[in-house]
Formats: sequence, C-alpha cells, structure tokens
Amino acid sequence: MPLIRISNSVLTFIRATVRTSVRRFLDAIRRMTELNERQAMPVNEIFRTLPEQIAARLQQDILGGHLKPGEPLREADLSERFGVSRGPVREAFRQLVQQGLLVLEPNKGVRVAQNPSDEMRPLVVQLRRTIEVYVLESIFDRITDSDIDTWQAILNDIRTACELNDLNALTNYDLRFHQAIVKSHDDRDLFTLWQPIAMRMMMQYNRLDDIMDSYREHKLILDAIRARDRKAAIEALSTNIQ
Amino acid sequence: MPLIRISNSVLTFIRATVRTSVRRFLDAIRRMTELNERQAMPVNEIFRTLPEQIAARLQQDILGGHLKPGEPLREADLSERFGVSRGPVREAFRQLVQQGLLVLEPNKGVRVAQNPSDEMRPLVVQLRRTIEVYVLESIFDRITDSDIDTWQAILNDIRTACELNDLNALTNYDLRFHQAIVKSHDDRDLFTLWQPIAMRMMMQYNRLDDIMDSYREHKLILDAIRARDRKAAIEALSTNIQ
DNA sequence: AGAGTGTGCATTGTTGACAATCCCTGCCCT
DNA sequence: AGGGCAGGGATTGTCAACAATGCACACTCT
Repeated sequence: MPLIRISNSVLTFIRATVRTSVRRFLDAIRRMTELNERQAMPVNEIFRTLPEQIAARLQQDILGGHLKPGEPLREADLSERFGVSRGPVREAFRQLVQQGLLVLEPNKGVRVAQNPSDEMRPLVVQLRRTIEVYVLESIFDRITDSDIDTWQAILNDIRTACELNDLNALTNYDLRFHQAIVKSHDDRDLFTLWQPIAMRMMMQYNRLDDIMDSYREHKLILDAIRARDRKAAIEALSTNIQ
Repeated sequence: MPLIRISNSVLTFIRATVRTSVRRFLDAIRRMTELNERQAMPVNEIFRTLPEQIAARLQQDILGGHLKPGEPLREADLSERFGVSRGPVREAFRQLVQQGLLVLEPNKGVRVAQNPSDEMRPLVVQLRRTIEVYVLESIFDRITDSDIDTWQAILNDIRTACELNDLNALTNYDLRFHQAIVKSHDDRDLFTLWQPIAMRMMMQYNRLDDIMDSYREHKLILDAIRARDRKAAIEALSTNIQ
C-alpha cells in the first residue's frame, strides 16, 4: 500500500513535465556538442533512427562477408539481438532491400542478395562513374578547404586499413570516401540515386591485386582536387571506379 | 447462453481446418486462372501484398499530378482511406521513398518529392538510357513472339491514351511499356536498379509538343524489334528516352 | 506408388495501443 | 519587448499480440 496516494492525472502531468525538461536539457547538450564536433563528425553521419542504426550494422555485416549471399535473415532473431521489437528490424530490412543488399520474397522473408553477375558489372561501373563524375564536375568550384579536410581524414583511415591489410575496414572507408563526395552536392536526391548503384559494386570488392593500390588511387583523387586540377581529379576518379 | 458448449481447442481446430480448406481451394482457382490468363496478365502485374497495392495507387496519384510536389501525406489519413492500419501505409511510403516519389523526414513524415531540377535531368536521362539500352542489347536475341505480343498490347493502350489526349493514362502506359522490357531480363535486380531512375523522369512528363509523338516513338521501337533490327531498335529506344 | 488432404510449426503480415517527437501558443521573468 | 520554458494537440515511432501464410510431414484413398 502506497504511503501517499497520487491521482492518475497528477502522475501524467508530472511525467510529461519531467519528460519535457529532460528532453530540452538533452537538446541543449546536443546543440552544444554539435557546434563543437560538427567538423569532426558531419551531421549526416549521425544515425538518428533505430532502423538506420540496425541497417548500418547489417550493411557492415554483409559487405564484410559475415553474412553469405543467399543466407536468410529472421526478423525475430535480429530483433532479439538488437533488443528491439520486430518493427524497426522490418524497416531496416526494407532499407537494405532498396540498397540491393537484401532480396525480399513476400511472406517468406529476406535473404542476402547474390553478388551481381559478371555480365552486369560493366553496367554498374558505368552508372556509378556517370553519377560520381557528374557530382564532382558539378561541385568542383564550390569545394571548400573544410570539405578537403573531411575527405583527407577518411583518406587517412583508408591508408591505415590498407597498411593493416584489413579488407573489411577498407571497404567501409572506401564507401565513406565516395559517399562524402556525393553527399556534398546540394541535391540530396543524388545520394539516394547513387547509393543502390554503389552498393552493388561494394558487394564484390576484390579487384585489386595490391591492397595499397586503393590508398594510392584515392590519394590521387584528393591531391588533384586540392590542386584544383579539375581534369586530373575526374580522370583519377574514373580510374578508381572499376 | 450458447445452445451447445464447444471447448476452445475444438474451436481452434475447426477454424484451422476451414482455413486450410478454403486456402487450398483458392490456391487451386488461382493456379487455374494463372494458366489461362498468364498471357493477358503477367505474374508481375498482380499486386500481391497490401503495401504494394497502396503504393501503386499513390504512385498513380503522384505521377498523375493529383498530389502536388511538397504536399505532406499523413499515415492516418491514408490508412483510413484504404481501410487498413497504419503499418501497411508506412511500408508503402517507404517503397515510394525508394522510388524517389516521396521524401522522408524522420519524425515529421513524408511529402511528395519535388521534380528533379533541370540541371539534373540530363544525368537521369543518361542513366536511364544506359540501363535500357543494356537490357535491350542483352535480351535481344531471346525476345519471343509472345513478348512482342505483350508489348504490342501496351502500345495499343498508349495509342488510345494519345488519341484521347489523356496525359495521365499515357504516363502510366509509357511507364509500363519500358517496365515490361526491363522486366523481361532474367536478372530481376536490373528492374530494381532501373525503377528509381525511371521514376524521376516520369515525374516531369512534359517534353512533347504533340502527344501523338509518344505513340510514334514507341511504335518505332516495337516495329524495329519485330523486324529483328537490333541497331534500329536501340536507336529508337535511345531517341525515346530524353 | 502417388496425388491430394489434414495437421502442426516457424515465420511473416497486420493491428491497435502506447511512447516519443515536433510544433505552435501563451506565459513568465528580465 | 523578447528569450526561454510549460502546455497541449497532432503526428510519427515502437511495441506486443494476433492473423495469415508457407512449409514439411504424415495420412488417406485410389
């Protein structure tokens, strides 16, 4: 038996008030840290929603090869693994289906997509090249030093991954490098268009004999950009995408 | 008070049995009609899931211009309109976001996407051309008379729409025509890749001075295919996509 | 034997209730 | 006046229960 009786309406009121205060407090902190860390972590990199976080994790698992093509994924398994209900997991699945990493069979669930066929690869390469070259051409004159710094940071990560021979991490940072470029275009829609195409290339990451080549290729791109050499930059970008 | 008492387990049993019987019965019918109507209505055209049906309706509304760019869509409104709960509507939204017809703002809902900017149009045209030409090249030698019949039927619809000056229907059938071609490739993934690109073009369907041109252009494509004239077919297809 | 049918189980699909968030309005305090 | 915060309503996000489906296996009837 409670020591003091509090009516339901009062409880609701208190709860709402506390919630609002806490939220405002956290918002303030977030705003402050955002100002400080904006440079280090661009807004786009903050995963806000639950499904996005889950999708990001699964993306890494798939691109990293921990999940084999054709392997079925169960909603219940993952919802338990991430400690959420099946709703967000479902939505993460749909996002990955859109990116071409999963395939959906109605009433039967999703499985990891097969790698694109060899026949299809030239097509995907051409599509991705078309978009990225377009983006680079389009933003070239508006690239700031701050942009270049951001990309340099990713390039450093690529170098580290290459030196450690960590193919998993390399795939990840390679993706981020190009992502960062595409995202710096004003038109957000370009990123949406680019993503599924790029994903299909990332699924078969094995074209390099020497893993350090990846670092060299990306360095060429960034150096050309830094030197404001438009032609060389596009040339280097094209070479990297194959 | 019930006349006869039936235990819960018995009820469950009866319900399950009836369900199974009915389902098998419907399956049998479906199988029969499928065999008969396969030619008239390809399997792909049957909308199976609830979200797909909803997405298809909304797609028409958007492409038909009944929903203006920037207009917000409420989950509750549509779930009431279609007589389902918010779940399937949510999923339909996500499908349309993937196709680029809606844009999603987390915690704020979806709105109808803006038409692609003029600056972007050449890019989208080039991407779509690349894919469709690839598909046509790839399937050309395996095109059957039955394929051609299917496409001819859609062409007839295009003609009718042109004659009636019904731009809404024309957009719809134009989409279907190209969709049918892309879908006849063995690799289903190509369709997934193609769809978002094509949608972005369909959103601004106003390039023709004379609406009958659309019919003529598509007729050229199909005639060339029927004559097995590879070069002319690809030429005509390229011309149509702009 | 084998085609068709009942049955149970694992999994996805759908629903309604509740929680969190956004956004607007009015208030207080300076 | 005006910045900042509480309150309230509308809307999206999440959850857990229930329904429908696909699948595998055993059974029956021919």
